[in-house]
Order: sequence, then structure tokens, then C-alpha cells
Amino acid sequence: MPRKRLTREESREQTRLRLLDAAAVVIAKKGLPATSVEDIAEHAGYTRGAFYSNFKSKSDLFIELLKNDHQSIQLDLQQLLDADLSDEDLQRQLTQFYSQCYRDHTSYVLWAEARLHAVRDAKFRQRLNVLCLEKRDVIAYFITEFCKRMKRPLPAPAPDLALAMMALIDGTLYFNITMPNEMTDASVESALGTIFAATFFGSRG
Amino acid sequence: MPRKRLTREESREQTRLRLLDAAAVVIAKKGLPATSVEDIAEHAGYTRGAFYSNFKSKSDLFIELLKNDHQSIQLDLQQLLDADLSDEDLQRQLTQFYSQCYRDHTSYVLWAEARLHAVRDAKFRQRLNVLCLEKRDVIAYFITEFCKRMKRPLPAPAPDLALAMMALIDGTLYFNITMPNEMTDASVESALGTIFAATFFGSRG
DNA sequence: GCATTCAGATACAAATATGTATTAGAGTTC
DNA sequence: GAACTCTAATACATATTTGTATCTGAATGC
Repeated sequence: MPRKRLTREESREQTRLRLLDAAAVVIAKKGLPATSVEDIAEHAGYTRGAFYSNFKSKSDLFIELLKNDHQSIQLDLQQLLDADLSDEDLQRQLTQFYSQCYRDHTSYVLWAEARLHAVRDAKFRQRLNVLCLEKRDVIAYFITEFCKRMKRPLPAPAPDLALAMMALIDGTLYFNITMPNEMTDASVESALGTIFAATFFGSRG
Repeated sequence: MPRKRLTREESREQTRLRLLDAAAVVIAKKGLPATSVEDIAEHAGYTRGAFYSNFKSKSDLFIELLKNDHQSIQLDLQQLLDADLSDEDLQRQLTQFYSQCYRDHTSYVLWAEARLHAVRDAKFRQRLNVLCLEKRDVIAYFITEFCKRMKRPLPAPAPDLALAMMALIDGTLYFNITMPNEMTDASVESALGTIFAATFFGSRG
């Protein structure tokens, strides 16, 4: 198998990506603080030299990792909300979206790590909040439009509701991950569905 | 100032408690994995010798810490729910309870650490789930009774709703902690109040 | 008050982390 | 293809952490 000869830039980019991928796996597995730079480099098939030549620090790499994940989530979500679906389809799609988006738990754990890290590191917190608020805004806009379409008043300020929904979904998925027998997939759907419907329809739909 | 002469048992118990208190502070500040046994001992005014003579491991101490916190929360909550308050008072008290219970952030952070640790450590997860489910049961029972009193059907299985509410509250408080300007105390009250009311009253109360 | 016992300090050995400084080797330029 | 340049490996010096093994001094019991 003839291995393609890479240009310097290509090669560097490949290294970067491999380091990022490796970091996601290792950090999800061991946790951000317990993950050494060497762990990441080694798992990617390099040495620490490669790491320090591509990133300033572990924190630096981590925020980039989150940004990438965030962007792909935002894209998926935006796409879903923009598609002109019937209410029924939309609800089904949204439910599916949220039960899939953390399917392998990696992404969930990374964001949980991030939240915890943010509590302690003000600079990191600011950068993370930017991402969270972007997500909030997409959801808030959707909530607003949805209520408009349903000809119902907003039951509370949309941005507040959006953050609350993010909280609700994330926390519920946590229970789904750590006690799948107590919070089954069906329970997630039922609980979230009930609360969504009650909040935005005013009664069970 | 005549310092009381302590018996061996008293002295040992004091050491234990001091280590636990110190651990809460340091772990909340630096995070569980980043906190060394030495950090804890030193902050309590001892050396590692004292630590290892009182606890098997950091994980061991940590679960004890959580148990203590859990017990005091359970007690407060139980007391609140058992008191025969008017619906209005109860709602006010509950709101206050939840905005106070993480007042200094320490407790919140410890539970966040615990959740993350639980994702990775199966043994720890089991022990933590016991605590979570105890809390869930108290809340589920309350939800059931409340709906009965209101003569309303349960909108979904009470245990599922209880976990969802725990998720909602915790996550919302997280935003309140990390972006207090975006999720103000007033926002917390408004968002939680709206969702509670919608879910359990079927309309805004 | 002397011998005993136990809480906690001290000493030690092994492992792991970090960041930088230097080096080797492959890509680039002409 | 020779000089150059950058990526990533290697070497190094320093700092932490861990658990255990041993020691000391203060409570206990006779």
C-alpha cells in the first residue's frame, strides 16, 4: 500500500487532529486532570515533543476540542430546527437528537469535565460560556418561534427557559448513563416529553 | 486559655472530622483528582500519617464526605416536606431551599465531582447511586402526595419525574453559579417556577 | 509511675509529571 | 542536490505523589 507523501502542512495538520482525537478518548476515560500530556501524545502515537509543538497547554487543546464538538452540535441542531417539519416530526426528531447526541458518552463526559473545570478557571469559564450561550441562543430563538407559531405566550423569558432546558436534558442524560436501569431510555423520553409539553403546550400533547 | 485534655477517642474523632472538613474545602477548590492526600492532611493541620491512619484512601474519605452532606440535605428536605405548610408557603420554602442549598458552591462542586467520578469508577458509582436514589425517593413520594392532594393525575411516573427535577435544579444552579449575569437568581426562580407549575399544575400558578 | 498502646510524624523508595533545551530527519527552496 | 527549515524525538533537570515502614510521644491501665 503506497503511503501518500504528505506536505509539511498536511503532516502537521494530521498530527494536530490525531492529538485532538486521542485527547478526546483519553480525557473522557481518565478525566482532564488525571490525563497527562504524555498520555495524550502516546495514545496518538507521538511523544510529548509533538504535543508541545502543536499546543500551548492541555487547557489550550481542551478548549479547541470542545469548540469542535460544539460546532458540530450547533450545526446538527440548527439544521434540525431550520428544516420545515411538522410539529409531530419535529418532536420526534428532537427526542431522537437528544438521545443520540451523547450516544457513546464521550461527548457527555467531555462537557461535564468542562463544566467542572470552568468552575475553577475563570479564563476557561469565559471561553466555555461563549459556547454555552451560543447554544442557548439557538434554543431560545427556537422556543420563541415555536410559541409564536402555537400562538401561545412565552411562559417565561426564552433565554432562561433555554438554559433550563439544557440543564434538564443534560442532567437527565447523566442519570440515563449512570443508572440506565432506573432512568431508562423510555423514562428519558417520557419525563422530557411530559415536561416539554407541559411547559410549552400548557398541557400534555 | 486552658485547653481541654482529650481522650484518645475524642482526639481521633476530632482528627477525622478536621480531615473531612479540610477535604471538602480543598477538593471543592482544586478538584478530586488534583487534590493530593497531602493537601488534605496539610490543610487540616496534620501530615499524611494522620490521613492514612484514619482512612483507607482518598476515595474512601470522599464517599464519607458525600454521605454526611447527603444526610443533612435529606434531613432538611424531609423536614420541609413533612411540615404541614400551605401550598403557597411550601412553594416559597422549596424555592428558598434550592437557592440556598448550594449557597457557597462548595456542596455543588463536591456533587459535580462525584458525578464525574462515578462515570468512571463502577464501585463508587454504585455507592453514589444509593444516595441519589434515596433523594429521588423522597422527592418522588412528595410529588405523588402533592398530585394526590391537588387531585391531579401524575403526568408521568413519579420516580422519573423526580430524577428529571433533580437534573433540572442542579443544572440550573450550575448556570447560576458560572454565569450569574445570564442566569440570575430571579431567572432561576422564574424558570424553575414556570416549569414546576406547568408540569404539576398543568398551567401557570 | 511504669509498661503498654496507639495516633500521628518522619523517613524512604518508586513512580510519574512538567517544561525546556537540544538533536535528528524529513520536507522545502533554489 | 546542497543549504535551509521546521516537525517531532530525545535528553534532562525538577517537582510531586504514593504507600509503607519506622519512630516518637502522649493517653491508658495496672
